[in-house]
Amino acid sequence: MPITMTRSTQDYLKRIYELTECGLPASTNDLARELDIKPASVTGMVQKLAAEEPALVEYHKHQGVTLTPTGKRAALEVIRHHRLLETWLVQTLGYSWAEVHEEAERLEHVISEDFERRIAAALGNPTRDPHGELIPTEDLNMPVDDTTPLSSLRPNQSATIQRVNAQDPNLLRHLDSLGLTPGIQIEVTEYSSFDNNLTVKVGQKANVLGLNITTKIFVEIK
Amino acid sequence: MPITMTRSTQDYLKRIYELTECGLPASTNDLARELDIKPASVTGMVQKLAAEEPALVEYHKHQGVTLTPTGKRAALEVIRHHRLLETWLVQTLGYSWAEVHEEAERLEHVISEDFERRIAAALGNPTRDPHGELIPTEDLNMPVDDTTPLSSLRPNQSATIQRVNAQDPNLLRHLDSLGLTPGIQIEVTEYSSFDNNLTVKVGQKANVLGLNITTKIFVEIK
DNA sequence: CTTAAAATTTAGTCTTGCCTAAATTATTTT
DNA sequence: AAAATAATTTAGGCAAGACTAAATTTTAAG
Repeated sequence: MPITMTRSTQDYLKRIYELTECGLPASTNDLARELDIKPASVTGMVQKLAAEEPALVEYHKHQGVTLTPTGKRAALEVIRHHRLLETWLVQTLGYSWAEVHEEAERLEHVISEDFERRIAAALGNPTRDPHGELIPTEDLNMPVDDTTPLSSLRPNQSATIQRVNAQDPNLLRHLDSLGLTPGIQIEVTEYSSFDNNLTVKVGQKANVLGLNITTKIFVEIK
Repeated sequence: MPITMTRSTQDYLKRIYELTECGLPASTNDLARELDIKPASVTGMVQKLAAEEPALVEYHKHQGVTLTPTGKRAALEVIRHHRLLETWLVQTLGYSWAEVHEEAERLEHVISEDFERRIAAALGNPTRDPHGELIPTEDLNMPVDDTTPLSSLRPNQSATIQRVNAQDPNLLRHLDSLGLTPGIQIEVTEYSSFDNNLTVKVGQKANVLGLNITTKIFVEIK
């Protein structure tokens, strides 16, 4: 039997990929929350994905779900589509990084491999999308990311922003207005151990950032 | 109740638009053939479209189906998407007019109005797609087409190719190789009343074209 | 005008992928 | 370790949109 690769399947695999990046299986509930689908439905779908031939996920009752090599490849394919599309919408149609996610979310499921190759080539085979997220390679490997969460820096450390792991348009617009975008140099000047706030200097301006922000910004320490 | 605008709905409306351009209702069978769906299924779907509030089509048993103003608007929206996408794939990603149809067929259902506006603007609000087909305006009106089918020309008439009404990649590649593309000047030198073949001069070369081709090429007579 | 053929519709099924409610299993608390 | 809570699964349903087979209507041919 051939593998059925519907929009729904692709969404499940993509979310499972993201949730299992930490090395642990994805729980039904977490997956349900990410997909905005009721947990009962997720159980059913996950069982189906596990029953595919070849299986797309490995699933054990009450123990969460992980991707099989086949499932992982399918997930990376979708993620590659998504990130190339985001890059390309920003570069060629003037989208901002805040607007781009939703559009890519729909396009990622319908573009051909030909289309993928064409935009990759037109963009010069980029390795990161507008948020700094790594783009899986054409042969579907995810490059290793050696960045550090901003939240782990301490006063007197300088770094370059590499990646901002967020899609919420409001947050992204906020970060834009603070100048906190990939490529930018920053320096940590203060740290509060009570609330884990960091004071971060961007150019001339200093901003006090909470954990909610500093755990989503990933940097390369200089 | 809000109108449900699924991929399937959009495909039905688009095909009905095309089939009713001649002024006659679209028959169940013709629609089934165009959509590659069994006639029995088409009947069911058409009944549903007619039952929508507001109705998308007008349907009378055994008498075919036509679009309501609402349905027509929805159809033109999809057609505008399709033709803008084709134009844009050709202009910015180097697709040939033969390759472009299939890709646009999938993308047309998922792009946002924002995306539509952006590519329209980037292309300079084109009025025709790569095949010369007219693009519905932003306010969803179809410009009137005053072209003539090549099949109706006779010897000694000269014309400019405006539009080629075909999607079959093989046919399009063939026409490409003969130089029969929009914008090109031609002259009819011979006509056979037996098989309706026309001999058409393109540049230096003369080609004998059958009805199958000459009814799909539309020209402006000089 | 009657019959044969073609087109269309009806009736009943299936698959996908979601939902709710209820049951079950795990995890925490006390 | 029992009870309470949280997470998960099972069971049963539903809507969309397709299909097949059978019935019906229309059209075309003799």
